[in-house]
Amino acid sequence: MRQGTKHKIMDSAERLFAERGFSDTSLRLITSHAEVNLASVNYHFGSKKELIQAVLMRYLEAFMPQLDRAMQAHLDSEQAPSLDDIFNAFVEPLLSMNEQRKHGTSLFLLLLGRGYTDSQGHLRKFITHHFGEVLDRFQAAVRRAYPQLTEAEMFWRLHFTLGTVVFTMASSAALRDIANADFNEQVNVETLIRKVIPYLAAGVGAPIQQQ
Amino acid sequence: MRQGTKHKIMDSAERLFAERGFSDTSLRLITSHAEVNLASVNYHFGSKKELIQAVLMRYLEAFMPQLDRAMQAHLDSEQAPSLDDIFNAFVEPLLSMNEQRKHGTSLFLLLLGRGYTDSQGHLRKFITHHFGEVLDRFQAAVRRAYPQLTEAEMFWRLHFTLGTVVFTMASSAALRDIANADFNEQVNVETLIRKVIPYLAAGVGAPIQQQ
DNA sequence: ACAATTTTCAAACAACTGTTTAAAAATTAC
DNA sequence: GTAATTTTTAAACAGTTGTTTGAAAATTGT
Repeated sequence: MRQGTKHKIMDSAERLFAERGFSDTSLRLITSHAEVNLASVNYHFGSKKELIQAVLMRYLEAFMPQLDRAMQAHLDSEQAPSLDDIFNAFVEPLLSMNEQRKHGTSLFLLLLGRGYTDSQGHLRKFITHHFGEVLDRFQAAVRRAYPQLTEAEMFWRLHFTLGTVVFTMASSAALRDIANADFNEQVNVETLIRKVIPYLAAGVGAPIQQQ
Repeated sequence: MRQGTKHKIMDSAERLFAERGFSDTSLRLITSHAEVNLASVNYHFGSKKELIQAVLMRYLEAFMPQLDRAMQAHLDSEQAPSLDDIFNAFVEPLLSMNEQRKHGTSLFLLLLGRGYTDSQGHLRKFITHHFGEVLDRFQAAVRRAYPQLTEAEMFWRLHFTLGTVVFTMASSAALRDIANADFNEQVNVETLIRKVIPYLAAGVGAPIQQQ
């Protein structure tokens, strides 16, 4: 076999999950795209749910260590980082997803978005359980850049940020078409990521309101 | 009957759609919650798709005119509005959804989020088709507050904004539980909306990058 | 080469989906 | 009060879903 059945399933699944969401993607659709037998999903992964986790895990295991190294660097540096620095540290790990798989960056962010909106809160627990220390380090880096921000306020602003990224990517294909048609602007994933970073940094860095 | 079948269906449907998404909410689930016969959905609405549109439309028809008036005021005012002014203009129309229905604000934003992520781009067309002029006026108000922002850049930043709001609301129940547990912070929809506005205004108002 | 193991395959499973039907019931109009 | 209309109901429809089965095929170890 040119490529293992297991990998063929995951490759087809991730593309279809990203396009149509988890519950709108049937195993029959996945297996026909992958040109494998229907039963092989249950044989190799056990269930559809475990296939979804496997697809997400493959990306997270590649992404998280890279992000962690970047956050460590910002924690260890002499000078406190700016929020722009911190969010820019996401760019390289995200773009590196394109190396291991074509359109990897989009697919990864798309899947993240799907995971957060399709199943209510499951993904959050999944990620914090497996990569809690990485997220802690990210949070610590943000605290170093903006110490006046209270813990609670940071919690909310970082979730706003997650929402911005996840939603933008979930609808990025459609939005890019519109941008192309209306402004004759060719936008690829990288330029989109670079567009969103100043927005995020400014949002997280917004002055603190008293209420 | 105390309440018409049509309304009972819509009330149950909107709650379930918001909780579980459109395709994970079956007509049998809706009709059993509403305590009406299964076939009444097709009798009153024609199809599931038309039920979804009806549920969304009920909110949009109440929300959009209010938003439009607020935007008109910002366009007609002597002084150019700030971005904070503009985004604060959303607060009252959003909160007024709570008057016409319990948890109306959350449900409305939840449904908006579902509509954008579940079906790819359908909702966008639906809204721009029915409420295009309102969105145009919103865009004009933003332009008045930040004239240096190019048309294309504004397009992206407003979609970042939509993403922030929509995603935050989609996971707001879970997040509010966490905030309550971790920071002993009681967050209702109104305080959450007031928290997100400085973030959005700062994001949209971020300095322009040259690339 | 043969035996043991792993993987593939077509078929069937039971449960669920949105929708349609035609008769019963309730409501409205006169 | 009775006829016409609207609404509700239970049942069935045809199609899809994830999963399981047991035999066939392919691969591996010796």
